Amino acid sequence: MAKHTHPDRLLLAVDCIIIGFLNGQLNLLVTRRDQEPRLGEWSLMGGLVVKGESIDAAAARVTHELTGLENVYLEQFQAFGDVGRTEEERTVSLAYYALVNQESATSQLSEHHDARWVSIRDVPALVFDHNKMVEAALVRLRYRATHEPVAFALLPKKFTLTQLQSLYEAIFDRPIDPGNFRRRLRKMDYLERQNEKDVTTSRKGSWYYTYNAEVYEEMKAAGEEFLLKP
Amino acid sequence: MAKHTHPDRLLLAVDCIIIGFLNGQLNLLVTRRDQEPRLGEWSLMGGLVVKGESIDAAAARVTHELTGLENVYLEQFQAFGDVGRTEEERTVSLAYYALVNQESATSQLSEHHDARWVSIRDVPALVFDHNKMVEAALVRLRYRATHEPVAFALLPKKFTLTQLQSLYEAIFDRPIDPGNFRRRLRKMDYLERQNEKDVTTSRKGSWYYTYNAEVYEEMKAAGEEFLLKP
DNA sequence: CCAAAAGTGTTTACATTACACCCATGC
DNA sequence: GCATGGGTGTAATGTAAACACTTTTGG
Repeated sequence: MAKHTHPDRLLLAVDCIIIGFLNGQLNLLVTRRDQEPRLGEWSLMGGLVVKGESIDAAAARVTHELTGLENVYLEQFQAFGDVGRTEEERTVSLAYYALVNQESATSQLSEHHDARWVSIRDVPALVFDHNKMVEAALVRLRYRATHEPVAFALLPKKFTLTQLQSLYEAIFDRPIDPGNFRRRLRKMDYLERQNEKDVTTSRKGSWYYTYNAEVYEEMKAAGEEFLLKP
Repeated sequence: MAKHTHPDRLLLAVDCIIIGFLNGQLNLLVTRRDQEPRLGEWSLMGGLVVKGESIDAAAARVTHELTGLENVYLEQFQAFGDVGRTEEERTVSLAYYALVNQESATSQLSEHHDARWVSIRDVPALVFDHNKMVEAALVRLRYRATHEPVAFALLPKKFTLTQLQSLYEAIFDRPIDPGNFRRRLRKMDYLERQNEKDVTTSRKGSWYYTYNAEVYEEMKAAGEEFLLKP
């Protein structure tokens, strides 16, 4: 691949679609651009891939810079490389989406950036092709959430099945039958019921559950599939 | 994204997993590298993204250079950007897979490259992380083929349902029941039976079909889903 | 008429849907 | 005791898998 005479070099960036979940809705973390062009406009959090840094590491760094969080769920889903996309310097951008626990992320929001959570259903105009990136991220998230248990990254460690249902309803943007939803969950041994109830939302209280990734890995290794259709 | 002081620049390439189908099996088009490092070793066809060229255009150009074909089905599916992946210069590569009609492609194979079709079940050791790319391409192809009618890109314009079944068996690497397969196809109005039979494979002869993309787009617009589970 | 591939039909098992119903408890 | 969200059960419908069956025609 490497031409040894005058190779064409360009800028390579990552942009992160950072997604949280609060009060029954999915939210997107956006910032104001801190440089030209488009200084001050709403934008995804991004950054250049620097020397000696893998692209996944760049995405983790960018997410960390804004949220303060480590070990965030990140998936690279598309490269955006149309010619005039960033207006000035030719930049190709690798888009990643991140699933974070919104409470933790909010409490650690870096004050160096002017950041804000917006509803995923009401994303403002973003710079460049960032709105397209958000759309593509949601498509990929919906696919991933049906085939793998990634949604738990958006919830606190302990959560109720009602919260989980509400999350899936937000991801797929449609109501889900509680009976059918729960029946499917009942088969998932990696959901572990705690001896503790959330009593803030109802008289009866609802059991807290935790997600056990090890158990899931075992089931996966045994060939069993995760599937939660919308 | 653009730092105006000393931005980090690196090489950006595309690598194409060019897939064909012949005699009941999927095949991969590989070439011998024509430059250092790893001169002469088996490799995917790749090339640098050049100035003023979109990444999709780069993939189309690279595919065209080797196969002579235009308007090839191409899907970008993953960026590979680990630090030492290309050994010398830091290169990030965008992987695309291409679905081509193997007969047409073979007849137009560029003589400037030392190219060869190999069975997808028996891919030789390729340079760098190219074997990983092939694996990832197959995963994506399998997903795409169940949800969208892309498989037709691998077949001639006219094909029999037996050929189509054989193609799906190759993609999913498992036998398919002819009865059930045909029943599902019967509902797909974008498969149009021609007044012509292929009489080379059986006494009875089997009808030729064509794929009508316009009809599919209409059905898609009407909210109907394509789904061909493996 | 028979072999061999093309193509059809039918039964069965299973999963999904829709919805009615019961449970627990603070007020 | 009743309103409220939590949680369960079940009959009906739809789909997919397995496989037996019919069709066609060159030799």
